[in-house]
Amino acid sequence: MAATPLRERTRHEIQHEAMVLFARKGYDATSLQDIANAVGCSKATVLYHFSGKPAVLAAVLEPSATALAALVSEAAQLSPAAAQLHAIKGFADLAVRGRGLISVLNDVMPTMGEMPEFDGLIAAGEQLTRLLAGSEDPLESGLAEFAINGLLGECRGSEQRTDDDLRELCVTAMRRLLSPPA
Amino acid sequence: MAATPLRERTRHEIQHEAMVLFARKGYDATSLQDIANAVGCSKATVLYHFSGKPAVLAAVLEPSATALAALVSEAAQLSPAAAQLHAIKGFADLAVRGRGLISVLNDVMPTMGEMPEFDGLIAAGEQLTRLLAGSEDPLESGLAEFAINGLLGECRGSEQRTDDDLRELCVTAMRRLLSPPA
DNA sequence: TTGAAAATTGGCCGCACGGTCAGCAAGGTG
DNA sequence: CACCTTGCTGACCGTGCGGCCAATTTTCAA
Repeated sequence: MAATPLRERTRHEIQHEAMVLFARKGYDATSLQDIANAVGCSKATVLYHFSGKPAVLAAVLEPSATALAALVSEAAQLSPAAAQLHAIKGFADLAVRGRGLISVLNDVMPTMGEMPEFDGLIAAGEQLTRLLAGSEDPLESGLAEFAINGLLGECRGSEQRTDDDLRELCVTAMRRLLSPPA
Repeated sequence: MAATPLRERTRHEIQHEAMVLFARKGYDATSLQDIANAVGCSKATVLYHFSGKPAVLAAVLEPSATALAALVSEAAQLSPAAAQLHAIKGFADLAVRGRGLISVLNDVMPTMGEMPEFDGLIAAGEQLTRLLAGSEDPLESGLAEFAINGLLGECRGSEQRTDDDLRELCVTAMRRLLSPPA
């Protein structure tokens, strides 16, 4: 092999170990030294490949952010009712698959507004809320936020549930919570 | 006046300012120096009145923990259906009234298991889940967890909603989510 | 008034963090 | 061979944290 340049190989290794650690302990509680130890390199090497700790986070979150953006972009081309259904299923699936990272979101949420790397993620989240609510009614919007929060919390908390069980639970809950659009 | 001993007066002042700061910035992001500045005393004074930062947190959380324990204790004497209703209304009210502190819970959640001061709070939370679920069915338990997570997240996030609106939203959401016990 | 107890404080400690930098080893290229 | 680029590292820096302590001020009852 060795088809992968050494450069990219190490970078991905750091990214992967950072993902595991962020998922297990959260963003704040994971130090650059922790990541370096997991990879088996020095802290300086981590900072050679990434401009700083937030850049590592951005790299870890990027696939999920892209997937979420794709999801809302797909749903935007459907009728309101179909869009809501697509959003429910797609978001539940996305959250369950990347469930370890959800505690990270929670850590970072308060300071996210000041990090421009995450503007896209925030915007996608707001659009998801609108798709789930199906209208501008404050009650429906509130229920949509409630659903998102419940789903994120549930994915964060339950480590022992299987992916399939968790996905089914989330879809059931969101179905109960959200009114079908007119 | 001066009926209050100086001792208790300062202690409560620290507790109050800590509550405000924890609510605004979270537990981790609030330093003992921040609290001291808000009170107008030195950091050493804070540590004279409390044995450490976790003790300040415990004092701040204590009223809510007591109220939650009282709530589940009341509900335990009711029929399953009435208990569920009581738990929904009481918990929504409790969460809305102390909503600022909910972000604190979130900060502390990962390390809560290691702090024995919060064993009672955790136990009360588990009993609340059981009351809301109304049965031992995994799906119902999951929905109850979902409801609690959604409620906590919603109270954390929406700063601009009025207390009454938020309470109504939470009750509506939990009603939709939870099946009435047989 | 006075002296013990309570309350408060500035200064210090050790620690862990994110981040910087000069330099080392390796490997391809003229 | 010399030379330069690439990947990497140990040592170091400044900062802010929680916590501790000796010394000082304040309180208040005898």
